Amino acid sequence: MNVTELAAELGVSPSTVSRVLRGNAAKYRISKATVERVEEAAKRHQVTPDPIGSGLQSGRTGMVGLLVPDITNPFFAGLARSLELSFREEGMTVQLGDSAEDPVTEWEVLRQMINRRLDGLVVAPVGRNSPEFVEVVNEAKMPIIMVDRVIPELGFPMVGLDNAEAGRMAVEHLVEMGHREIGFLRGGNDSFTDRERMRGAAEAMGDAKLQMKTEFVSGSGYTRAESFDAALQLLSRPKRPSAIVALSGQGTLGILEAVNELGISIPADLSMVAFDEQPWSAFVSPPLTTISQPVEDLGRIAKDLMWRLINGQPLGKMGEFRKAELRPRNSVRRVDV
Amino acid sequence: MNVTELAAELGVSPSTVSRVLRGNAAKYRISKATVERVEEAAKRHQVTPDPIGSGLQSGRTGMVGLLVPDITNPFFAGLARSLELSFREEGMTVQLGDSAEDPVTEWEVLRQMINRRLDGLVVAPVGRNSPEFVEVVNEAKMPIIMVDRVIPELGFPMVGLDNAEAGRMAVEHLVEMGHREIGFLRGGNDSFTDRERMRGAAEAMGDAKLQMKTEFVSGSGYTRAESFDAALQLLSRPKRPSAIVALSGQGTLGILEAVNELGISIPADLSMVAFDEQPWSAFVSPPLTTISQPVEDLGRIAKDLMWRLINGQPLGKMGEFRKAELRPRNSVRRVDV
DNA sequence: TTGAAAGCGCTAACAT
DNA sequence: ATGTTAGCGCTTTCAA
Repeated sequence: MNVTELAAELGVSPSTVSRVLRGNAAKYRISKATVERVEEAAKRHQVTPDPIGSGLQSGRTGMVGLLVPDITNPFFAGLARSLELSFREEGMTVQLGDSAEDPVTEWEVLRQMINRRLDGLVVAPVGRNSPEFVEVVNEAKMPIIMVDRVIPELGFPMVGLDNAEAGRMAVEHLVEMGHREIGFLRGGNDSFTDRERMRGAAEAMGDAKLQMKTEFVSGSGYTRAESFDAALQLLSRPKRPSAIVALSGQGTLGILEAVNELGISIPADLSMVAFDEQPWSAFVSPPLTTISQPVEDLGRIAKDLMWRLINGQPLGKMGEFRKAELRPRNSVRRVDV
Repeated sequence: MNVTELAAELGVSPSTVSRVLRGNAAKYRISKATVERVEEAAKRHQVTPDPIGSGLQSGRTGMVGLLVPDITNPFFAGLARSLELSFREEGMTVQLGDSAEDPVTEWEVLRQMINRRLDGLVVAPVGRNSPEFVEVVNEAKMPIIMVDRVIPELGFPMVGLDNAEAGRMAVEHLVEMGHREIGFLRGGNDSFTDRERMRGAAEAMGDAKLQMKTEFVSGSGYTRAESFDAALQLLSRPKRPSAIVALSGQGTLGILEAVNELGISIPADLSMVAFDEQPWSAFVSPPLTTISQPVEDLGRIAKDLMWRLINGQPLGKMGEFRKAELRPRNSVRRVDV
């Protein structure tokens, strides 16, 4: 049964039913008696306004798109969970898109989402700022916000980590523990996020009067395969750093795999700080010192921003960048200076 | 620009444009010239039929719902990725719902999905067959299939693992390695999936003339906290099994955590077979012997089933259960018999 | 081979 | 306080 049929049964107009069911009864001064009758009947017949019809009329679909580069990465899965819950509390629904770290897929998924007339798009891009990406997002008539792998040049509202600070944190911890030869396994090195982490790291190196050696920096992509190759390359040089920072979640896995392959022992031969706390971080050998992101907060903040955008409310700031947290465990060995 | 506007620009009727864009040109014998004109203009203006308008007319939304108990679990994330990709290839879109292992949330999400008039629902339930759950899914007018935590009594088409076989596999491996005192950490023990794994395990125990001791069986929920408590309880008894099977992904984490806490060493003090291969399985200490699920296949199969259901094609079988695969690594120690 | 017309279900502007 | 009307964008008879 739909709104029109319910109206017929009650002998009122569909508009009246719509107004009651939409919670606009007060605004239209619908009589208490009518409101009650409608509500009772709606509940009895389980009638809610059809979102399709409603969407056609109102231009609102009640859905937002969430595009992530890799739902298989626990960080993005956590983000998805937090967003889905937050939007559900507002009666909205989340469409999932996974670009598998592939820019071309990313454009396609974005196009599809734009065609669907979603109310807004929360996008964690692959991170590369290509002309095609710009073209696609500029086509969108709906609000867009960027999370995690933000691309600031595009001018969209952003939610993410204070990545420079996080990179700095990792290095400062290693320096405190006596390390002077520090290597870095980057994620996608054309992403702003990765560059910021490196920038913060470089600053901290400078502050400690340490130099960042190019032969100790490797990695150019966010995938597992790329990370593994880069780690292998970096760690199989004759001269290795005494510590390494994995700047991405897959990078962490890549290092662990390479270390396995090369027979390097952590932390005896190599210390390590790993980006992204994960459920298993404490159980690898040895328990990993990690940089943890407040992923639930990020989801909630993203939802708040999007909510405002959709409802035409002022945004205040154009972005919010939260602090990371260092979780010291046993993958960093104290070293004599 | 929409279909109507495009039609106006070309001086043809919206019907004609619709027929061409829907691929029904041949069926309606639209002239080649017209087809070309329409296609060219549609491409130039990037016009595709609005799914909302189209949905209202056709009753198809082009969206399926995916409900998982925990998107944060790599198995379900993998399933989501596989499904999203498979459906996208058909031009369909996936709505994500996460029940966080909570039955009440599950009903709510299902209700919301049903109201949205999605074309179909792929549901990985929490696993408990409650009257409320039955009521909710029976309300649904759209096709439903169950994946992973299937509930066979409900009669929906199913996709999952051959869980009994998988349970048997785990035990047989341990028996081969000389273990006779085998413990089990169950997931939600009211789920069919968990019961099947236990059934297969029990059969294999019987075949080996071993008895399954109730004090070596623990666990009654799929969450991390429940798993940890159960593992702690099982492993802190004065007399421990020589090997344990973790029947769920969170169970694996629970055991690792408990083992950490209790200072038990794997595999010296305790051997372990873990359900669900995960990206990090090879990197914990020691590398874990796992039971791996063909998660991509499961996604593809689920999509195929759903596709048939949506298009009214015959199903053949009502369910498909794939074989698991044992990945032997170092968490099982050979023991003298 | 194409067009006109009706209607999917809803809501907002405009009555009253 | 409520009803009438029109129209969101599309597809599908029915008609030509």
